[in-house]
Amino acid sequence: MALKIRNSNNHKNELTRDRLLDEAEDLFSQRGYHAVSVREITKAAESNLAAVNYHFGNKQNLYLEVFRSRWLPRASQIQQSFKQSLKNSGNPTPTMVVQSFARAFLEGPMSADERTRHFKLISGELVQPTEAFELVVEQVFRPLFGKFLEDLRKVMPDTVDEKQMILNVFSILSMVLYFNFARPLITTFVGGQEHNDIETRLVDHIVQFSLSGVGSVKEEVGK
Amino acid sequence: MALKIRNSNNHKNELTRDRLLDEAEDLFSQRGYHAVSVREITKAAESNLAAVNYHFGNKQNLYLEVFRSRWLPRASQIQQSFKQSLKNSGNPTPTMVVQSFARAFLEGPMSADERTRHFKLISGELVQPTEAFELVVEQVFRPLFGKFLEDLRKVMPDTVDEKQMILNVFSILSMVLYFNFARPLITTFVGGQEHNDIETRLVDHIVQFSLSGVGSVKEEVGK
DNA sequence: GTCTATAGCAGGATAGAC
DNA sequence: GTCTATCCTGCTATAGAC
Repeated sequence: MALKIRNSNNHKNELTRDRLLDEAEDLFSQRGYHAVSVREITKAAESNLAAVNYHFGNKQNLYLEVFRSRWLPRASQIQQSFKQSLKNSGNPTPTMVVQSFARAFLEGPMSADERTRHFKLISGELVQPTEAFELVVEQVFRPLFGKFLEDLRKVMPDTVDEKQMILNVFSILSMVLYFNFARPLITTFVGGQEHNDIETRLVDHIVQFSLSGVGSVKEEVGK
Repeated sequence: MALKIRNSNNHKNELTRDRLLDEAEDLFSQRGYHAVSVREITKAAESNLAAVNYHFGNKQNLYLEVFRSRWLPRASQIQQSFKQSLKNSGNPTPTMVVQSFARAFLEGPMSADERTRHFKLISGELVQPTEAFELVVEQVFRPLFGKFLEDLRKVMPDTVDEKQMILNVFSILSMVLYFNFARPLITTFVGGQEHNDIETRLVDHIVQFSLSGVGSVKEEVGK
């Protein structure tokens, strides 16, 4: 899957080190750390087997460098996108806060492939944390989570207490991550067809669901 | 983590094949398929290196058998729990449907360790699908998802259209999976302390959030 | 900075004795 | 059904020529 368009042409002009990082990210995101060999990475990068050790010392370090030099910057982009979108929206409402957040994750400047790589990498860390997890939590999740919580609290009534707010944020985050992360599952249900506008649809849904749940309920009516 | 209590004593009375499955499940769930070696599994099961090949043919098959003979039955338990809980609740309301669903996943008869193993295994498949994924989707997710969708539709107004309902179900499922699956992340935020009653708290939250979102909003008020 | 060659080892798998 | 011994492949990592 994901046609390799970027091969020969781009490779010529890119430094070995960068090509290694690109291919490593691609392969690690697709199949995880342990299922990918250094041989495979160097071959994909059209470089020598020894290149990984020369440029990064060892495999583990290459993996970490993928997070440091590729993943973190993209996470910053998402964060920036969230802040900007919120700033541009003027007087913020709950809708705007949630919408900005969801958009930053599901839409934004990244290409679909890039986003897929991005979220597959972090999904791997969520399931099987390595050293990179710590890095990512401290530098990305904690500040982002904090800001979102703060922004949301500002526009919510004071009747909503702190713990409830935290769980609310987790719930929204769960959807945002999940709709990126569980694509295989979603695809098997919704099917591959559907409108390409799916991202917008998802954002709308997340906003709506976050603000009012499944919709107007007819409680106590039964059957 | 997860003290090994079940070692020597239980091992004596259990068949090699079962011990292999137990230990395989434990190790695969903790670190994933590729990071675990057959040597490690047989050692943990206090059996011989050749035992895996004798009983299961190869490593991949052992992994699949873990899903077939350990994971699927537990998934059935969850499914049963959902159905029972719903039946017992008499005239169903949206609250009851969502609550039954969330409870089946987050509470229920499994031990905490068992549930952790269960969800770490499926998380791995969601991120890096193997042959087991197909099995699990067809035999568990599709029917469960279908039933939940159906039950929920019965108690929702007809104004909610089909696609919206599907997204609603995904959103609820996302929370339910996420609160099991992203424990490392949640733990780093909420901290390890807190009440042991956390499961009940989470179920309450999911129900509340699913039905009415973040809570009564003060829209258009700003700041 | 890139290459070849190879060390050195861990992995899955099997043959064959018991 | 369990064991030992062993094969063989594939891996990471490094030494050293260019």
